[in-house]
Amino acid sequence: MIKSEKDANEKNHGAQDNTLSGRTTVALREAIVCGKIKAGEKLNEPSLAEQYQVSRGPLREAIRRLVSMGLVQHKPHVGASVIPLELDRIIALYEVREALEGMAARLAARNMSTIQISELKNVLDVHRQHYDDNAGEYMQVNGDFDFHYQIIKGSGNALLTQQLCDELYHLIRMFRFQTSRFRSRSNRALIEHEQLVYAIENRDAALAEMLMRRHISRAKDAIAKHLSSEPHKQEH
Amino acid sequence: MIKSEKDANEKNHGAQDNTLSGRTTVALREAIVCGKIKAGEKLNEPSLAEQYQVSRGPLREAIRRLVSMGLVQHKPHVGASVIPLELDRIIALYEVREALEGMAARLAARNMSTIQISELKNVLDVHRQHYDDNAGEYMQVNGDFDFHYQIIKGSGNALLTQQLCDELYHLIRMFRFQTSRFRSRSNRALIEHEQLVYAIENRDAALAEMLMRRHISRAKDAIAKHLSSEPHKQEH
DNA sequence: AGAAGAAGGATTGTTGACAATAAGCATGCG
DNA sequence: CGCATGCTTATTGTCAACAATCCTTCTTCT
Repeated sequence: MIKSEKDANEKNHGAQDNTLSGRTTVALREAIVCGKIKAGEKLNEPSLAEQYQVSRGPLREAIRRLVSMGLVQHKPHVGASVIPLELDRIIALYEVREALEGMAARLAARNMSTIQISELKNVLDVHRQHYDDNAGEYMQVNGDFDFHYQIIKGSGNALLTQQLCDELYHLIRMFRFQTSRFRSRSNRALIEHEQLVYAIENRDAALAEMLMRRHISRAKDAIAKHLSSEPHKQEH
Repeated sequence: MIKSEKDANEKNHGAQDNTLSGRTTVALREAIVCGKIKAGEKLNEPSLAEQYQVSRGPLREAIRRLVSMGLVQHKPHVGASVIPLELDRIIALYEVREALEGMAARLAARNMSTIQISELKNVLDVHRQHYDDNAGEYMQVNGDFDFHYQIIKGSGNALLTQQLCDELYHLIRMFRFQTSRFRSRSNRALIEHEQLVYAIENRDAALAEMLMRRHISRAKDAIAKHLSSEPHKQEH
């Protein structure tokens, strides 16, 4: 019953596209998220077009979509480049997440149907199961994504869902993917998820928002602490 | 000392572009915001290209940028159309604004410099002055935009600023522009702005966030009340 | 007469070539 | 010897034509 993160994303807006630019967008996006194209690296249109076997037109469109997701920057007459992985940006992202997902939790407590809530509990069960089985980090990350995804979807706010699941989602994935050295918050995160479900079940909107905000704020603090001690890794 | 909303926007990211697609984006955007191209209307590429004296390439890029701003929808092999002005969307927008601008106010209370705060007070003074002089609705709307803009910028969060001032800003303008029948909240809004400045001045982050959220939530309620009583205006 | 299917037209997606701009390099002058 | 200026080159921005897809309408069969 658990969805892979790829399905969860691609299924989002229905059949997004069989078009070339759409497929190129996905390919480029994954390459950037997984670090195959490094942070800060410049995107050369002819070489990328040759690499992905498309013309420059669809490739340019793919780049522009990635710009709108915040994964790449673009300067006129200069070109596009993958955003650098700076601490400031990660902090900023988590602050935005705190605001948006806090609101999502508030709305979810008010609007989620009982069916949706039971599905959410299923996701949590699977998450807990995988934790007990010690089934590795990756599945757990996916479980976390699924959990947050269900709540966001449950908010019933289409704009909020779009902002989080289309725009910021891949930025979050990129940061997690490329800074996946510390991931030992799982135990605490699981408890926080359980409290959150309890609040939503009781239709306690204020509590749900507060718990979600603290949940994300703590993750932010953990990242800030770990990353500020390390020297900046990207030269230039 | 008051900035026009156009300046405030265009100056945002520095010299955004002298490129054709950039200028076309601005032109198309304004046409949509001001309702010259009606909500729900389909965007025909050849005719628009002819109308704006550009080729289909830059025009397509302009449309895609507008998609990323949420002003137009796009379906593969079908085309783009201006988003319809439905009550659901407006409510959703104000909920997202409440979350994001609430966080902006919180961060602004912590991060704004004394110089920025004094500038904010200047904006508020101009706003108050225009209200006393009864200088018309339009200037007042601009004053409101400037006020919120200063706080968002003062948050020091680049992503937050980008999300609000680039993506959602024009959506807000469109809704305001095309539903500008009721605009009598100015008196109360001014008082709320003054309270907000007071909170920021005192570095009271929690209060600043709460005031901003109530400020936006009230505006949402007012709109919901006025619009839900009217019948749906867009046929089909 | 109504519905299903095919042909036509219109619109979008894609391509490769052309033009314009910016960065890098060498050269000349102070 | 250092800095400004002009050229060279690579890269981006733009264009017009081609291909693929979808919507509409007409025909035809039941």
